[in-house]
Amino acid sequence: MSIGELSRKTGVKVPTIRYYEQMKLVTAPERSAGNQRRYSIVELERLTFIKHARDLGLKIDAIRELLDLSAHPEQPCADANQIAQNHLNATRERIAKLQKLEVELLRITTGCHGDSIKDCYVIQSLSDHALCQDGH
Amino acid sequence: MSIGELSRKTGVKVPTIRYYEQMKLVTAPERSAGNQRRYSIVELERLTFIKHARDLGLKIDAIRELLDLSAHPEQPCADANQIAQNHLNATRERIAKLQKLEVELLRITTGCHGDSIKDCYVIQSLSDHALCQDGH
DNA sequence: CCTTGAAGCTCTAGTTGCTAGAGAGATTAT
DNA sequence: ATAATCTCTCTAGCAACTAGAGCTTCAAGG
Repeated sequence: MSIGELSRKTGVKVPTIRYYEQMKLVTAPERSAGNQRRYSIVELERLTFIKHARDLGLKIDAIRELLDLSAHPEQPCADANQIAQNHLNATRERIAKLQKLEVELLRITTGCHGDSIKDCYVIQSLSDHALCQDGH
Repeated sequence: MSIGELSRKTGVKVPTIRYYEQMKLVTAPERSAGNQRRYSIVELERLTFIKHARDLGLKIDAIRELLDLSAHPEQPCADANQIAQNHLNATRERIAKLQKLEVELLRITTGCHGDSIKDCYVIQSLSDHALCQDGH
């Protein structure tokens, strides 16, 4: 399978696959006589794993850890669980932060009834932190 | 005021202030006899504005637009409102995405009851997209 | 007045996860 | 055989900083 086909099947762009190879997330595959990459089903599965993990927002480092873990199937899976759990916690924090932000942006955008910039609540809110409800 | 004092008062790190100067978010200030930056209250206010906007997650480009707008106080404030509104919409989308992610991570982490990697639900979930509830 | 230690200066390079482009070579279909 | 489409390597760029080297300046105490 060529890199383009692998790309089509996984949804990972061609340059990104080559980048992952550089980053040693995927191992360098066989080459054709003319030096082009040729992939097998093994690499397809590995890249699918990576793609899915990236879609879930996991960092490259975390994915590398998971890949290392999955290479040792007899080890306890607590570590893998921990990585996923950490990511869940981080995700929840991000959500909480963004929701605070949402409230503040809503307040700013609905508060503006001035006609020109000198009365603009958006500008004022950004200039004067004291207008914020919530110390962020 | 030295760059360090400005940094302390705004919460923006010293190298970041210099970076903003390079990016022309703040104008290059006066210098002391020995070539050190000396800031006035004007720059303090402007940097406070920038800090606040950055904390709210606005991109540098958006902030530059807002700064340009605030430099023309007689113009209508609809543009500033639009920038804030766009950011609010983007924020809401991010929240929605993260919440989907949260659901999936929760499913993954609570689903794992195997003892070793070969039964690990985390690894399996990431390998097999078909286990996902929701096409992401 | 002089020293000393903190703070400031410029410049370069690194971070993360890619993406874009140049210019050359390989493969495939007709 | 030839044209069209991949693919190759390499370099550089993005955002928004951060870190470090090696040097100069400032402010305060003795």
